[in-house]
Amino acid sequence: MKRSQKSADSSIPPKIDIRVVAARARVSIATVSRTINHVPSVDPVLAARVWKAVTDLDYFPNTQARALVSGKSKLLGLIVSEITNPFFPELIQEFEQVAVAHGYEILIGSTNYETKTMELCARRMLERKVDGVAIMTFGIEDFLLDRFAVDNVPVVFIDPAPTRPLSNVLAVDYYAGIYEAVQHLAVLGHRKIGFISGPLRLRSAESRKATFLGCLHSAGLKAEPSWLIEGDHTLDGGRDSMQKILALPKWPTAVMCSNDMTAIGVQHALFEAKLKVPDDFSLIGFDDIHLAEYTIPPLTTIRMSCKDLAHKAVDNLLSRLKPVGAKLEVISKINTRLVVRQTTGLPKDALLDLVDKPTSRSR
Amino acid sequence: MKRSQKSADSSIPPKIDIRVVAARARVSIATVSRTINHVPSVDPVLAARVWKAVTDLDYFPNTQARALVSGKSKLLGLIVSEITNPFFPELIQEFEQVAVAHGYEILIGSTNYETKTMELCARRMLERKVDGVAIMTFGIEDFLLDRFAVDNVPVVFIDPAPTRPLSNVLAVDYYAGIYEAVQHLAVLGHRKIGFISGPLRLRSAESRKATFLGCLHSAGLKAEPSWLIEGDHTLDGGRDSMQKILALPKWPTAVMCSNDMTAIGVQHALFEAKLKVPDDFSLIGFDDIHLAEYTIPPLTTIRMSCKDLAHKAVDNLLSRLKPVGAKLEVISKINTRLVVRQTTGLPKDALLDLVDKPTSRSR
DNA sequence: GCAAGTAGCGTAAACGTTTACTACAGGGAA
DNA sequence: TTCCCTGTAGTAAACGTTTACGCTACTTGC
Repeated sequence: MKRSQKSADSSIPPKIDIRVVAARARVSIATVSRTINHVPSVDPVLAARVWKAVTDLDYFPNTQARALVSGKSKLLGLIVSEITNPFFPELIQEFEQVAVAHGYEILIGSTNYETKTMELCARRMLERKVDGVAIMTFGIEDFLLDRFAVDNVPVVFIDPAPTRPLSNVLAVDYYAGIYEAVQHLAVLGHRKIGFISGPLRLRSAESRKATFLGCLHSAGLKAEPSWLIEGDHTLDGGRDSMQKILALPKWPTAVMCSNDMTAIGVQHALFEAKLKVPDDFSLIGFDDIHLAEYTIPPLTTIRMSCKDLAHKAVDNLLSRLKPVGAKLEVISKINTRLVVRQTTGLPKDALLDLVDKPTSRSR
Repeated sequence: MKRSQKSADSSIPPKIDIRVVAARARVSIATVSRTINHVPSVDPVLAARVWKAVTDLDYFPNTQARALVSGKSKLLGLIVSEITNPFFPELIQEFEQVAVAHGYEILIGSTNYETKTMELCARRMLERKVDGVAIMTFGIEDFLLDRFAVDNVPVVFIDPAPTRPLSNVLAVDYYAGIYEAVQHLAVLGHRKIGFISGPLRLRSAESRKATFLGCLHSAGLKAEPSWLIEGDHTLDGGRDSMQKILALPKWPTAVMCSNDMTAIGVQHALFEAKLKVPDDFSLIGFDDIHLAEYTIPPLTTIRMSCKDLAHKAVDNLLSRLKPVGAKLEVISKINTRLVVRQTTGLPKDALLDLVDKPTSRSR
């Protein structure tokens, strides 16, 4: 009954499935399937008839049915920390582009740094049967890895964590960029440098901080513990962290941040405190989001190419999904480098000492 | 053969489908299906057994199979202009939250203002058989609407376009906010106000501009055509547009922008030209993205609640998907209102005239 | 005490593909 | 000529659900 009413009622569009195409091309549904999947053993004559029918009818295969029988959903999961942080949309955009170009759709999950949300994301991805997952949260909990491993889902992530059977890691060369930045500051004459990190339970935040500390040491400088603040990679966190530093009796002359959003928050705190950048304070961010060029003054920051990151992540995932056992698991490092703009300058030690003295005297 | 090797090989996880659950709960698969779908006619005793089996086995239904037979994919499409513009991630976040809470997953498409990409997005959504689509591009091409209408997919969008059978529109009350902004500027003493619009082929960009012009008129001010620049809603576009204005022999004393990204671009152009905001120039944005609070100085802007937008969009879509013919098509307006921060001040007419005269004399 | 209604479970038929297997035709070698 | 092999096409069985339909057994009204 349902199928018989072809186009009697004009409001109900005639559903065109593989059978309709087969009928019109005067072949079996198997041949249609083989043709559209580019199986080589199809007679070019029949193939041509099939393609004509396909375009005539504007047919496209039902994704769900395909996924059901083949077991492949053609879906890639992408888990980010916070979609609200401009770095991630830039990443998503690249990721999506590459994925779509390869016929994959992407499912986005934003964890907001919460374990519970993370758990939920993983669950959703598993339920939708993603073919692979990129965890770009800069700090993955191990249980997530296990979760995906159980279902044999390939995973890529960025982290200095040990590689597991089914998970590959994209290594970021934090050292290069951070070393450059510390040297830049040292050359300008800065001796007192603070650091606002991301949430330290995230491995990559911890790693960036450790790298900073190492670079400080290489430059012959000592770290002052009270200038090492734990932020949360957000605008608000950056502002609050800087306010904490400003409440201290002794100030650093420069601050480095674990990401650009933090740095923008810091700029704001400085603005509110009527301190000029870079005259009174030098500032360096991390990520080099597009916006960094547009802050006032433009932000000196360490560039990590999200384009690179996205491409390498998708490539890695896709290469592992290929039927042929492509063993090219060559994971190259993601580079970082300093981009000098206008938030770094000579240290204002003299002025700071002046400000500093009455403060310390008053306690 | 496939099914028989239950747990002989430890590396292959035993697939648990509805049959396994049924067996363990000692009921038929129909009862399992009915239980997990909360069909009321199932005996509480059996239901309890089923739920126990479900949790014991950590079972969850196969989404594809479900979608295939029921025809509902539990997928909502969300098409945005540009994921890179912070307004949209904020929107996406809200949208996702609501959707997930209702058991829906979302598919994101970013058009980048290109018709071709738009077409591709629509295609992707159709192929994945989304149950509904929210087009939040602030400027939809009619063909998109038709595309979805053919497949009976409900659509919501923001636009002053005529409503179609299956598409609902979310009306934004541009007037309220823009009127407030123009009045604010007028009260401060500004008589010469420029406007940087979005791409004018987008209906909402056109609409914002028209509303601005109307409000100018209400305030008894005249528009100067050369101060009406067509931008593109991006940082770069905002900067370029402002540079065009600064190249003019006569300057306005204030500029309003069609979105916040444009305004941030303008701020940058002003910074480069060594002009101070708001001393030399007043500036108003539109959207009130979170970042607006963090620009230097903080941006006066017109707030449009993306939370509202997202919630109303999802609600609208979902209400139309409910089996019961919920006819509550009451679409309330999205409000806008001015948020005064620090980019607006008294006009510097005197100074501008000073700058202006030598320029005009030199030609 | 019996007919009729009903609550609730199970069987089986979809949903639209992919793909293993079968079948058939044609060509080359013995 | 016969046999076998190869190259293609078609048939049918999955994939994991939902749901229409039928059946049983119990309740209820007379």
